Amino acid sequence: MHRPRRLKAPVTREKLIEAAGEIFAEKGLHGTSIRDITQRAGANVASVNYHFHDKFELYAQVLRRAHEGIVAAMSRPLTAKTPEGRFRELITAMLKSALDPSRPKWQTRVLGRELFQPTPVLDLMYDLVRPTAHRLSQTMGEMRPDLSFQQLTLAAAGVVARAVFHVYHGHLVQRMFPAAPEATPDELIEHVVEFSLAALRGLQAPPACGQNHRPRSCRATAKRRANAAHARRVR
Amino acid sequence: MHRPRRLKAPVTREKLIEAAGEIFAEKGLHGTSIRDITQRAGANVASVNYHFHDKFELYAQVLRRAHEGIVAAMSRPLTAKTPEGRFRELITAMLKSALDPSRPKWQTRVLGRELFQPTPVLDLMYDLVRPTAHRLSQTMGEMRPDLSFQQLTLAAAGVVARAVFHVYHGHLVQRMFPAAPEATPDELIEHVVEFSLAALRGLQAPPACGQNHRPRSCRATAKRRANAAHARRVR
DNA sequence: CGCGCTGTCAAACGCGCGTTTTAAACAACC
DNA sequence: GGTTGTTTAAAACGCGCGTTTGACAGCGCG
Repeated sequence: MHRPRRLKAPVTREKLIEAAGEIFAEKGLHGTSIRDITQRAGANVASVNYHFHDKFELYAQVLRRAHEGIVAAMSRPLTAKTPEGRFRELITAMLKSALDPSRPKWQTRVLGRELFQPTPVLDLMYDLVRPTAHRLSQTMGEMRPDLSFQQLTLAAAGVVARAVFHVYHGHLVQRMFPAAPEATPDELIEHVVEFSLAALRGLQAPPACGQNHRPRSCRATAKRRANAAHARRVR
Repeated sequence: MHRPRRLKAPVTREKLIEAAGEIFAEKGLHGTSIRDITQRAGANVASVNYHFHDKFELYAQVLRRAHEGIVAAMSRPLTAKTPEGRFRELITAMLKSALDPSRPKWQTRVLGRELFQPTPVLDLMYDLVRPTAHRLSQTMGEMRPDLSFQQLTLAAAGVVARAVFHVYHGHLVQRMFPAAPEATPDELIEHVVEFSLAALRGLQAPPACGQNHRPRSCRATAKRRANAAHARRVR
C-alpha cells in the first residue's frame, strides 16, 4: 500500500493483450480459449486471471486498446478550405487509418466483430464512428444546404457503408466480381469520393417548403438552412 | 431398404433446424450449445446427434435452409423495359427480400454472420450474392457503357454495400445519427435508387482510349463497349 | 405374437474450458 | 540478510460441453 513498487514487468500484460487481440480477431470471443492466448503470449494460464480478473475483462481491454489505436489514427483535424476538400480528407482518413498496415490488423477486426456480436463493450464502436459520421454529414450539408435532413443522413450513411463494407467485407467484393482487378486503396478512395460527389450533386432537393405538406422534414430542413446561412455569415 | 417407411415424424428435425437457426443467429456457432437448441425445440439432447451427425452438420443444414429461403425470395425475373427500371427492381428485390417479415429473421442473420466468421459453408453466401451482383453491374453497364469496367464494378459494389450494410448494421446507422428519423424500407429503397442513379449519371468516364496510357483498363473498356453495342444491335 | 426398424429419452462419459490454489522466484526496501 | 510485496509456474478443481450409450416405446409386417 506504501508506494507503487511495480518497476519490473507489466510486459506480460502487453504480450497478453497483443496475443489476445490477434486470436480474438480471428476466432471471436467464444471461439478463443485462455490457453490459446497464453500459449501464444508465452505465459502461464493463470496469468490472464492475475493481470485481468477474468477473460471478459481481458476482452474489454483488448477492445479498448483497439479503440485507442483507431481513434489516434483517425482524428486528425481537417485543413481543406472547400467542403469538397474536407469531404475528401474525411474519406481518406477513414480508409487510410483502417487499412494502415503499420497498425496491427486485429484492432480493426476485433472492433468490427462487435457489429455482429454486440457485447456490452459495443458502445466503444459507436463512439468511434459517431464523430466521423457527424463531420461527414455536416460537410455534405455544407455542399447541399437545400437537401432535407433525411436525405443527408441517408447519403452520409451510404458513404460510411461503402467504407466500412470494404474494410470488413472486401473479400466478398473480390468474390462477387472475380473478373475485376482488385482496387488499390488509392483507387478505392478516389472512387468513393467521386461516386459520392457525383451523387450529391445530382440528388434532387425535396419540393420547396412552406407549402401544405411534409411539415416535419421541412421544418428540419428550414432549420438546417438557417444554420448553414449562419455559418456562411460567420465565416 | 424395401420402402421408405418414414411416415411418422421428421417433425423433430424441423423443430431442431428452426430452433437452431434462431439461436445460431443470435449467439453464433461457438456461443450456442446443443442443450440450448434442444431445450428450445422441446427435444432431447441426443436428438441432434441422431438426426444430424454432429453440431456442425446441423449448422450446415441451418445455413442451407437459410440460403434456400433467401434465394426463393430474391430470384424473381426482371420485367422492366428500361435499365433504370431494372435497376430499381433489383434494389427493391434485394431489400424487400432481406427485410421481409414473413420470412424468419434468423435466415438473414445466420448467413450474414458468415461474413465475419467464415466457416467452410461460406461459399453459400457467395453463391447467394454473386448473381444479384452480376445482374446489377450489367444493368448499370447498360446505362453507362462509356464507364470503365473498374468504375462499374466499384459502383456496383457500393450499391451492394449500401444494401447489405443497412440490413446487417442498421442499428449502427441509428446510433450514428440519433437525430435522424428512422427511414422506412420504402424510403430507404427510394434513396438508394436515387442516390445511385445520381452518382451513375454524374460519374466521369475515363479519358478516351486508344491513347498511349492505361492500356489494361482501356482494353477492358473497349471490350465492354463492343459488347454493349452488340447487345443494342441484337435487341 | 415375435421381429425389425425408427425415433425418443435419461444417464453417463471424456474432455477442455475458465478459474483457483499453492508455492516458488524475484525485486525492492529495512 | 530478512522482510515484504509483486510476478510467475504447476497442478488441480468444478463445470458445461459435444457426444455416446443402452433401454424402451411405437409401428408395419410375417
